Amino acid sequence: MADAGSPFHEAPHDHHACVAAALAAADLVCRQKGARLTALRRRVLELIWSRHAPARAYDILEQLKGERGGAAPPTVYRALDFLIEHGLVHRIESLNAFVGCNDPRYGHSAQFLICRRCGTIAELEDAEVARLVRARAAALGFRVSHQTIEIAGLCPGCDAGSGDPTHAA
Amino acid sequence: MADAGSPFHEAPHDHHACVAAALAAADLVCRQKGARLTALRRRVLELIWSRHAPARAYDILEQLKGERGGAAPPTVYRALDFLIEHGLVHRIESLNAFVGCNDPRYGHSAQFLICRRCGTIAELEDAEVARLVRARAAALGFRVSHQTIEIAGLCPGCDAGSGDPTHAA
DNA sequence: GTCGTTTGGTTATAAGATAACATCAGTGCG
DNA sequence: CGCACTGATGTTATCTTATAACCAAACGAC
Repeated sequence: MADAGSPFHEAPHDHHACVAAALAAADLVCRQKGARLTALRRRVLELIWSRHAPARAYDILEQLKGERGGAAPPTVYRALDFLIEHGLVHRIESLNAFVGCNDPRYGHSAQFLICRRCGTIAELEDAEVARLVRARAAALGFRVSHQTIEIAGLCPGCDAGSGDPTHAA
Repeated sequence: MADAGSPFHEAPHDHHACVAAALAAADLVCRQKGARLTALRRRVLELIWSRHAPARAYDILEQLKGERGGAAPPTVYRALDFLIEHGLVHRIESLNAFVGCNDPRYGHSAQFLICRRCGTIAELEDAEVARLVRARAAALGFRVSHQTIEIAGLCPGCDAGSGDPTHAA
């Protein structure tokens, strides 16, 4: 149950299904593109998907070191470069961290909602936000190539628990 | 300030006036808040305003080292912390760099247009963009505390010079 | 003046990322 | 098979960005 109504995955859910779906989508995308999703790259993607929160490169590295010899920073960053290049992973600039893409099948302009309390991140693909930004830029003669939109705040669960009576149970 | 019609400052303009205005505004804001804009902090702000492009911490540090003894990373980062805390400077997450705030007199949600060719950055304060983002987040039960919106692309000048007369994608 | 607070100096190190070169695995082909 | 070619990974070193911890100087209040 991946909570189809909300991009948040706070409550306990069948996370194994999330990971499996992400890996299957990655297999498909890479096969279609002729890109080689090697064991290493696949494992890095799986580690990134281990939680619905951004993963840091050196945390991934620690995991890899425990699993295989000779993992060093370039090992991780090269895998990340590949995954980002093929749209399987997004870089979160405000956290120097990485999160799996919800829908890697086609390019999109995403927005991220990042809970500053529990770290949960939700990916939106709000076309209206993307379009408004592009329109405002175009009105100034600016040609957009990439949008970085990262919104910090409190996710529904953490906001409800933060003592605000209007949100309390 | 120069070029009131566009947030871009590509063409030659009276940049000394930009810097003077920014420093005067900073003096005013700090006086009103009772914050101490020391010589060091003022100088760091001035260095950040030296161009309409983001300044990196270690570049500022190099400048300071040449001007005064005993400048070290904490010297710069503490000044930056102060300037950011008082809304005089914005951090650009996607560049690990810092840019002067166009209007430090009150808090706002800004958006940045960053030219990937010449490095020029323009700060927008588009209330509609900010409001739409907040609305979309609120619809999901997310309480926004900070928006990071950094748009990469080509500024009007660099786009015009990029050899594509039709501006087609 | 002197007390307490803020600011800045100093040293060391943590965290994030890349450069450069070596080696290994797969593939095509004679 | 043996070789060359290519892409992927291993390896070492280094670079960039940022912070921790502690000390000394400057400032403002009284």
